[in-house]
Amino acid sequence: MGPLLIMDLNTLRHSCSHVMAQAVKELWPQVKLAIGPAIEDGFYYDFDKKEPFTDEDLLVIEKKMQGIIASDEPFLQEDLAKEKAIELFKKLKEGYKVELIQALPDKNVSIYKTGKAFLDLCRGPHIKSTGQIKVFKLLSVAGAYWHGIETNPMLQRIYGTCFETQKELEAYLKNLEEAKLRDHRKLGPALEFFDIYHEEAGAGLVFYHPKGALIRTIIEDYEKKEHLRRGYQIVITPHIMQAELWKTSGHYDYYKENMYTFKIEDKEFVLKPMNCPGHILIYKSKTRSYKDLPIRYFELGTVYRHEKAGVMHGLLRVRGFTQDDAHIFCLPAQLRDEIKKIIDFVFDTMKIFGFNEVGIELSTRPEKYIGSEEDWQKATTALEDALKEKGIVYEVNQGDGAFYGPKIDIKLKDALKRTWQCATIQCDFALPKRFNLAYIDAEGKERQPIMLHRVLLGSLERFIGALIEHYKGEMPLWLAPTQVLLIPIKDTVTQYAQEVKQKLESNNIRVDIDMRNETLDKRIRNAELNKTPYCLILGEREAKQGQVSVRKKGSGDQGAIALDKFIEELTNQIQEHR
RNA sequence: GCUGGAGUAGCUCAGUUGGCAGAGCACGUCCUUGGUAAGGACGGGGUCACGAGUUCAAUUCUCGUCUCCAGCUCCA
Repeated sequence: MGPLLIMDLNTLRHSCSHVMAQAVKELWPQVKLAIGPAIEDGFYYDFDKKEPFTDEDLLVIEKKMQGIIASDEPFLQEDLAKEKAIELFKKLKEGYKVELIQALPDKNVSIYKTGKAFLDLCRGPHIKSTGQIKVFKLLSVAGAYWHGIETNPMLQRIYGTCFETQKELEAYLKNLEEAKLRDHRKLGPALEFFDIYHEEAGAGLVFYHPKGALIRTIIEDYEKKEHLRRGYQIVITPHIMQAELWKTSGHYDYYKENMYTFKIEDKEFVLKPMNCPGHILIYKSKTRSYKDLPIRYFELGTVYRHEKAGVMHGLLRVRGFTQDDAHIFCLPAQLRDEIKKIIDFVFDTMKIFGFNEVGIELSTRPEKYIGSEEDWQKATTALEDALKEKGIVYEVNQGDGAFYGPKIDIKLKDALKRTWQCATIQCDFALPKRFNLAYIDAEGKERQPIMLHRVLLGSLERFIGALIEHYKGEMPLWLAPTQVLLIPIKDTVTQYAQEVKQKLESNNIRVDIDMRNETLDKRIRNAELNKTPYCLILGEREAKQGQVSVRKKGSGDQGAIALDKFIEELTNQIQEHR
């Protein structure tokens, strides 16, 4: 047998997961099998075993797998009548498999056999024989619920991956290493952007240090300016509001487990988990005419949500975060256009921050929801139509919408092609109804506006996390907290360094000065590690001629130029970035 | 919340088979005044995550709590 002409990587990985399961069964016959599919970067198999698998176990399993591969056992497929299959797996005491077969609609089920005794329920396809597996590696063990349902028993999942060549495997492992180097949880604190790990303050709460706060401020300023330019109005609403309001909005009934509530003098208050009710109160503060619509309220709204312990993750999942949140109140006739405008706004914003690739998903009605089916249908159609009219390709996530409406999620892709959920656009007929929102139409009749909820960056925390990983902590010039670091060579030039600093500052360039009693080399190394875009080396030569010696991060010494010239060039470069 | 792993100086980590805790970097002082990625000397710094228990003695053993990590579930 020659090699496969077209090797389907998924098939290969799926087969590899079978081999792993076979190895596990041979080593621990009492282990029960659940499922073992191929996934994006490899495969896994879920096992029911009392004692946890250890890292040493993984090595033992790998060795066993190598044996199975070496003996080149064929994958044999066979169709069995459903009843017979159930009987067979009952006899094998594979309860999970029995459950799976019982759930299958067909009369016959497909079984694969490898080796002497390894049988698995499987649709296939598989490679011809185990010898076709060349390179594989078991990566980790983790718990996973049977069928992914929280109340089901927890199984042990072994993750592994498999490639056609050693080279590809190494590239994959290298990519994992690369991702580790970009980890914002490491880089953020190391670069003094933020920290998040104060046990005494509580989990999931972010402390922005000066540099991180500066980055965030730059982003916020950009957003405020851009929203005003695009016809939004900035509003600011309270952080605590009484429970009454959240009962009206439905959050109290549908979102309670995530809300921070407290009682003062018999009144119950809620720390806001969302900004919508606040914006709604502003809308309701007076009678609105159809001529006023659309009304677009924007708020950098800080919200608190009690996420379950164990789901927090760096800046990506926290308990207190700030959304670049807007609510648009519009006429039915304006809906599609408003959605399209938001989509454009999202794309423009992503581009500004250096993300050029996105993935788009439409999420439909979940099990827990408010509002009528008819409104859900209308809202979903509006979102779909806007996407279609813009010629955007999207995936559908059934049942993944918010409780008050369907949504479009726009996920950005970073330098390593990983996706980040940031922007979302939600169409909502339910809250306007609950709050009795109204406008007066051309005939003088009261009508109900439609409400759009949307965020562009999502949460500033998550977005900053994405930025750090995308740029590996090396912020683009316009976002870099320190754009230029001055390094006076010795203290005879500190006077000149001060002058340069002032001149740069008066040109709105963010500048720091490193006057520490350290060698030039040491201070340069430091600047490189801090990922400062530019260093200006200032010695007596430069002072004499009004020049600066430019060092660019990553590309080294650029030679000396006149200070004014440097300012001009840098200013241009900062402008270009945005 | 669930399964498994972990918590020693600001950071990266060593160490104590139960007997007053260590390195490098960082920080401070002094020397050095340097031309593009680590100059030198000396020094300060720890309730060994927190709380109970066992013990003559706990950072080390046991239990509980908190936090973090890999996932599951959930999500901006």
